[in-house]
Amino acid sequence: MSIYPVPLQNQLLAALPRDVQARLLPFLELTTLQAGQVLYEAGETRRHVYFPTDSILSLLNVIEDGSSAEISMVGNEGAAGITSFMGGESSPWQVVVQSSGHAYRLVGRRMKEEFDRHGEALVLMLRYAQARVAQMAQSAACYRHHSIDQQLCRWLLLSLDRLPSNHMNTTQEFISNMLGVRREGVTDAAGKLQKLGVIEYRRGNISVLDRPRLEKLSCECYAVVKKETDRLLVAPATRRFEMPVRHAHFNAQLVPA
Amino acid sequence: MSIYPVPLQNQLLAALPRDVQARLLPFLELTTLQAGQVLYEAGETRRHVYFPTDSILSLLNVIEDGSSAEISMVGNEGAAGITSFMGGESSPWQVVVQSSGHAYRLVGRRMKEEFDRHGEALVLMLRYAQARVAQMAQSAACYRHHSIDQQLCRWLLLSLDRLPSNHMNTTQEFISNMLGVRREGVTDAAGKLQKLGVIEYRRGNISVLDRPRLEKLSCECYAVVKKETDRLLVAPATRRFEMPVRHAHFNAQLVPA
DNA sequence: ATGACTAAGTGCGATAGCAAACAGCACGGC
DNA sequence: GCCGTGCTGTTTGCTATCGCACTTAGTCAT
Repeated sequence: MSIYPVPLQNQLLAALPRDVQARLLPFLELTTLQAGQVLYEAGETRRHVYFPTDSILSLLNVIEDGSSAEISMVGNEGAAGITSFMGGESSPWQVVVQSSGHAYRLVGRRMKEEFDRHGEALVLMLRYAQARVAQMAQSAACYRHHSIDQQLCRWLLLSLDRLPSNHMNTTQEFISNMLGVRREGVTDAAGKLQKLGVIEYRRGNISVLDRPRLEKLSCECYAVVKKETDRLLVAPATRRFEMPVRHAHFNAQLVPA
Repeated sequence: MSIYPVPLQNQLLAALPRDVQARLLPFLELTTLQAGQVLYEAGETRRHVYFPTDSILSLLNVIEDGSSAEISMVGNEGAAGITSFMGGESSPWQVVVQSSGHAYRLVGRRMKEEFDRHGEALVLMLRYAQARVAQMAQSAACYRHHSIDQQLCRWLLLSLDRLPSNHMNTTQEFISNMLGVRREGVTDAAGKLQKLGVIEYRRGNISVLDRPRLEKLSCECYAVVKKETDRLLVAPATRRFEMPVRHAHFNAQLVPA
């Protein structure tokens, strides 16, 4: 759709009506994000909303002893920092970059002005917020009841949905932090998947070879969340609008996060 | 405050401005809830909002094999069924009555009308929604990293905060369903607490004898969620309004849920 | 080429929680 | 008083995961 290679569309921005887009686009900044980068610490005031295009963000709950657990994943289907305009100003979790790439950034205040017009933007963001909550709720049950093997599959599928290819740049160590388990546990699980020919990995490079098989091996949690997200966001968007990508690029400034 | 013994106030209703209360009160129905009763199944359309007074509700994620995990607890500080007016119409979790008592019930449409006025009700409900999300996010990390012993303490504290006394009517079996563990695990943990003199229980009746000790034995999750909830709801409510309880009673009809 | 570093594989004892079964005990209805 | 039902205590394996230590193997900079 765009002749520019780097920034893919963000679906949330794309789903906004044209007039809303017109108001927001002049203030969108294109930012480059590096994997591992921390966008927000837990409790820190969210000053910006990040709309990933080809990057992926993770929301992490970090507990006192330093261990963590991913509670939601945000790619080009969503946004991070929505408390900057939904009230609350901060959230008790950390936001880190899981996969390098780009995101459009918007000062929370601008989005709040739009939110306070009580139009499509409010409705859309509320629905997105609920999709994310569904993901958190499912994560909780998943952490309680499912095996590392199943959870690794779920995590790979979630990532895959947010990436342009079947390849990702991620170490087992990183995944272990996301799932809140030991690195060895991920090594085990990944080894099994590789023996089955479902994935192939090598020093921080994972390729998914057999996605249907991955879906079968995953716990239900992936499908449950996907179904709910589609119900909330995809189905209502038959009336979706196109985002004028070219203009975004003319207006966007490239800034570090 | 009220001369009526049964229905305590719901803090969310109480925090609404007088004019909002005036509009809503004629439509509030007082309902009686029995422990174990299922208010909503996962995915079922939420037709009403429930504002507990002296009852407690649990939001449960039920997975395919039938096991479950509590993702949030709702007492007189909050409400269940908020998707009935925040968009989405349903949520992928079950709502069950954890502790018998009463709740004010309101047809979702009425609340949506209020929500769509974009006044205090919207701001308040958004902040409440975030407090609940914080609880879910913390539950996820808790399920991953903390022991049954710690989680039992957390759960008892959450319940205690929503009850008028230090006594609760709950079997270990029920708690095991909430925490998503086997009953025997709860028996173990509860036995330890009883030996320490922190609680006393007997056939479905639990009394908390030493709350400070319970807080020390609990994982951090209780305190983290409490702090965030207070930040979002208690602190901003210096400007809180009183709810005219008498009128509520005059107007409320007693209906089964 | 060499050495430093990071990613991944492996082995092993410890343990938390699971699965299934059974025994005892209390309350409430008869 | 008797008995059924529901709640709790306990036992015996069993498994997944942990925690730690150590090895192997790519990758990169010099």
